[in-house]
Amino acid sequence: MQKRIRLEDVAQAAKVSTATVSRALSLPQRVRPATLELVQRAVQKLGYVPDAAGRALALGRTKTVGCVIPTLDHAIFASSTHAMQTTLAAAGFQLLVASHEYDPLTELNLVRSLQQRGVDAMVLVGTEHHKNLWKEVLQWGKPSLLTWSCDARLPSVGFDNQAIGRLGTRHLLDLGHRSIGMISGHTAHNDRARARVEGFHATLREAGCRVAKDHVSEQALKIGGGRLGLQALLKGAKPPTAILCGNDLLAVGALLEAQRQGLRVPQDLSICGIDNHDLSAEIMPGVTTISLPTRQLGQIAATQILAAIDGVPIAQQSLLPFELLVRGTTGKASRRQGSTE
Amino acid sequence: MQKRIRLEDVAQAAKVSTATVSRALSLPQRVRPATLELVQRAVQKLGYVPDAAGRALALGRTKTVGCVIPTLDHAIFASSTHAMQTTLAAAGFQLLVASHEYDPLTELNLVRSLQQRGVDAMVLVGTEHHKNLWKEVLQWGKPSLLTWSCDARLPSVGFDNQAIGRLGTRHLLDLGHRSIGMISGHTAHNDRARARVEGFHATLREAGCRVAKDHVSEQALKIGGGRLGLQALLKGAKPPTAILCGNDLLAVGALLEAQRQGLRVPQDLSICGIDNHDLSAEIMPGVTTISLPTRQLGQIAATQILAAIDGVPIAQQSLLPFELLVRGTTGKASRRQGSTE
DNA sequence: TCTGTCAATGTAAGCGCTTGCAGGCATTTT
DNA sequence: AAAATGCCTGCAAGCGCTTACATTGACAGA
Repeated sequence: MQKRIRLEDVAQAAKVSTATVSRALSLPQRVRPATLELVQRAVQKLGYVPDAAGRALALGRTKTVGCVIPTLDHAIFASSTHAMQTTLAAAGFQLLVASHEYDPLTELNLVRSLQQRGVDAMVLVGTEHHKNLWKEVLQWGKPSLLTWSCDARLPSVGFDNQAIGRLGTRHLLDLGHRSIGMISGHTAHNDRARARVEGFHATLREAGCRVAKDHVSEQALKIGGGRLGLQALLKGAKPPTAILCGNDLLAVGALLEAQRQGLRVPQDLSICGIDNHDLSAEIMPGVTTISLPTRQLGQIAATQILAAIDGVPIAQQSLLPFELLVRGTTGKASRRQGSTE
Repeated sequence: MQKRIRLEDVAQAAKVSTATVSRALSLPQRVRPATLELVQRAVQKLGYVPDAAGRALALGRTKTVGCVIPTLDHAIFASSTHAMQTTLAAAGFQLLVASHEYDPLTELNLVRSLQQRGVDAMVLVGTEHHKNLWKEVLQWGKPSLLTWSCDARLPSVGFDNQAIGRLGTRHLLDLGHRSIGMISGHTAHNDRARARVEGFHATLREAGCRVAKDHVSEQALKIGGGRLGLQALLKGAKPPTAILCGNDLLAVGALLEAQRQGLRVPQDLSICGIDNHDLSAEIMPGVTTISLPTRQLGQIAATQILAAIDGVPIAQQSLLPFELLVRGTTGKASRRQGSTE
C-alpha cells in the first residue's frame, strides 16, 4: 500500500508550486495553458485524487448535503431521496443519507453526526422532531430544509397532508358513503400520518358524519398492516362501507384481505389509498389513490437547498400539488349502504 | 451566524490546552477527573461540536464507509443497505450511499468521489464494473467489499446467483414442466441477472430441454415489466408452461397479466420468482419464490467491512444460503403440458 | 533604455484537530 | 532526604488543501 499521493507530489512532478497545481485544478483559466498541460499530465501519471478533508478544512465547505429520513424501506422515500441525489450529484454535491426508523432520539443523533461531518446543508422529513433537534437545527447557521410537510419555522417543500386526507375522504363521501373508516400508519412521531387522519376526521365532521372509535386503525405501513387493519375495522358492530388508507400498501393489504373474506370491491367495500404506488395501477381492481409527485419533491428540494447554499433567498414554503386517481376500488355506495346512519 | 466554536475556544473556556481538551474527548481516562469535568462543562456551555474535517485530516480516517448500489428503487437494495447502515452506525460509522442506475460510468465517478471524500472502506454491488473501476479499487489501498455476487478479486459476501437460477429451474422441472421460459431483468451491466439466466439455461440443457429463443425475455425489474414479459412469451408458437422470473416484481407482473388473460395459475401456467418480496406472500395465489436473506447480507457485509478496517483478516468469499419457498403459483404440469416436446 | 502594468507563479499562513515529546509535580523507593 | 518513577499537562508540528500577498518577468508606453 503505497503512500497516498498529495498535491505536493503532483507539484513536484510538474515542477511547479502547490499553489499552481491547486489553481490549475480549480481555476484552469488562471493558469497558462502550457502549465495547465504540465499539471494535468502529472495528475494523470500519478493518479492523483484530491483529498476532500483537506479541502473541506481549507474551504470550510464540504459539497455535501445531509438527509435524514424515517426509513429507506418505503418506496416513497426511496424515490424522493433518489431524485434529490441525482439533482445534487449533477451540481457536484454528495448526498449523505441516514434513516432513523421513526425514533426521535436516533434522529437527533444522526443530525448531530451530520453536522459534525460538516455538511453544507440539511434536509429533514416532517415537522415532528425531538425538541432539541429543532433548537439545534435553527441555531446551526447553515441552511436546512423540511420536506413532505410544511412548517413555518423552516423553509419547506412538501404537501398539505391534511388536505390529502380531506381529498380522499371527500371522494368517498361524494360516492355516497356515510360510514367511512380509516387505516392509518402509526401516528406517533409521524406528523404526515397524523395530519391525514385529522383531515379525515375534519371532513367527516363537516359532513355531519360521526366516526366510530373502532373505525380508525393504526397499522404498520405495509401490506400485512392493511390486512390487519381491515380485520380490525370489520370486527366492529357497524363496519364501514368505505375506507381511506394512509398509503397504498395499506390499501392493497385491505383490498387483498377483503377479497379473501369474500367481500366484493368496490360493490361491498370501497378503498382509497394515498401515494400512487406502482402496484396500485397493476393489481385488479386498480386501487383508487391520491398521487403525489415524489420525484418532483426530491428534485425541488435539491434545487432549493442548492440555492440556499449559494445564499440565494428561497421560497419559505412550497406546497406541491396532488391529485385523485380514481380507479377500480372505489364505487357508489349501494342504496342500503348509503341510507344507513 | 456566530463563528463556529473550535476546540481552542473550549480550551480557553476551560483554561487548559487544546491537547488536553482533545484528550478529554477521545481518551477520557488519560485525563484527571477534575480536568475532565472542567472540559465537559465548557463543551456543554459552548455547545461545541467537533469538526470532522479537521479530525479526518489529522487522523487520516473518516469513520465513513462508502456504498455504491445500482438503485434505491428496489426494495431489495433498500433492505440490505439499511441493514448495513444500522450495523455501521452502531460502530460509530456513517454510511455514504450513492446509486448509479446501472450506468458503469456513473458508478466509476461515484466511486472516485467517495474515495476523494476519504471513506475508510467501500462496498460495491456485483462483479460487473467499468474496467477502470476494478483497477482503481484494487490499487486503492483501503478495504473494499463486493456484495450480492462473489468474485475472487475482492472479498465478497453474496449469493451464487447461478445456483439461484438453477434452483428455480430445477423446481419447475421437478413439477414436470418441460417447456420453461424466463423473464429476466436486463442483463447488460447486471451480472446477477445474467448469472441467473445462465443457471436457467444450464439446468435446462442438463435436463435435455431445448430453450426456444423466444422463451426468454428481458424486462425492467418492475410489475409492468413482468406483464410485458409474459405477453412476449405468450406470443411465441409454443408458449412455455412455466416461467422463472428474475425477481418477484416480475413474477407478480406475470401473474397479474396471466390472470387478466384468463390463464389459471398454476393450472395453466406456473410462475416462480426470486427475492421473496413482501408482496409475494400476500397476493393470491402466493408467489413461489426463492428467499434471500437480504438483511443478513447487509449486516454481514457491515461486520466484514468493519473488521477489514480494523485490519483483521476477513473471509475472502462468503456465500449466503437461500431457499425455495413453494407457494401457490407453481404446480404440476398437466398431462398435456408435460408430454409436449 | 527605463518604468509602469499586468498576468503567471511562488511563498507561506492558516483551516481544526491529534499526538510525540518534554516538562512539572507528587508519590515511592533507597 | 535524595533520587527515581509516573501521571498530567502543555508545546508545537503536522495532516492536505486554498489563497492573500509577494515576486517575477514580459511587454507597452515614454
